[in-house]
Amino acid sequence: MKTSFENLSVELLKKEIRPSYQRIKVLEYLIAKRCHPTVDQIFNDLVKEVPTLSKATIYNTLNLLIKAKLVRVVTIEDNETRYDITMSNHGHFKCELCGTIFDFKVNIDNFMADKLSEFKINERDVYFKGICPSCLKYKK
Amino acid sequence: MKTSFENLSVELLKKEIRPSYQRIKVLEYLIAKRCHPTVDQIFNDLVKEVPTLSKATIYNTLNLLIKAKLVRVVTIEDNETRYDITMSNHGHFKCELCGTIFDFKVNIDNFMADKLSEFKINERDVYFKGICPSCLKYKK
DNA sequence: TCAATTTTTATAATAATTATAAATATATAA
DNA sequence: TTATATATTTATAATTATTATAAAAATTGA
Ligand SMILES: [Mn+2]
Ligand SMILES: [Mn+2]
Ligand SMILES: [Zn+2]
Ligand SMILES: [Zn+2]
Repeated sequence: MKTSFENLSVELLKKEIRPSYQRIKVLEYLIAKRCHPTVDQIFNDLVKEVPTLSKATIYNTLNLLIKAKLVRVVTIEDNETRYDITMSNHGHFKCELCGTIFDFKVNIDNFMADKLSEFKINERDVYFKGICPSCLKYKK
Repeated sequence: MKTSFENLSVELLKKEIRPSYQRIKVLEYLIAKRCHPTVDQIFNDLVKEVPTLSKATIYNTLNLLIKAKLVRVVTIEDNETRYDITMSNHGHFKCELCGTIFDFKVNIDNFMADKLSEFKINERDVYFKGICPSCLKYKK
């Protein structure tokens, strides 16, 4: 997905979502910062640029983008919901020390369990937790 | 893990957790009902037997059991935290129609991503969503 | 321009979880 | 056993995340 305002507008219109200023701002943010931000992070950063912004708008926009399958939810932790603009299949690793969330490639089709042959699978999430390389180094 | 009161007590004592009546009740519940219950389900069912029970005790007990690695959290949905007594490696499938959560075997080591070779992995969660066989049948 | 519709904002309501302190239960030592 | 200390549970308050509601602002189309 291209970052320009024009392109983002087109993407939204394709999904029959009106490209309001706030919606574009949220999309731009998710594309620029690929750190899987929380609602609070998105809001606190964007409100600097858009002082009238409301947190309800962030929630509304994200829920809209999720329904349109432009954004996915990352529930790697039970106490914080995070959002990800990347919809391609990939796993998430959260470092228990620094909190960073890393993307990693994962061939989910390869480990499709036999038991699930009769299930219709719509969504696949792989969440790992542990210590990231730089935190491992630091600990020594 | 055996279901008897004696055996559960021993399990808790191994982890240096005092086997109080309430803690045993929660453990028994999780073993009997392997449906990945929410705090509310656990509380509402147990309060029938233990009328003085407090919801805070359910939270306290679960957090204790999680820290002791006797129970794991299932965050397959961002709006409801569920709990699972089975600690062996397995994936979870949630049916989007009936809400049932199914366990399935998954060989997580097989699909270990290359990128993660430098990461220390402590926890692995695999969450799938879709439609379960009986709901698929019903839809036709 | 003007009315209809959509979106945003501000605020209230709801729900999940944690914190606090008093009450209860359990363990230990005299 | 009884007294005392410690741990656990309970009731309640506080906090936080999210959704609901309605008014204000922006956008659309005639
Ligand atoms: Mn990601
Ligand atoms: Mn399970
Ligand atoms: Zn780290
Ligand atoms: Zn089903």
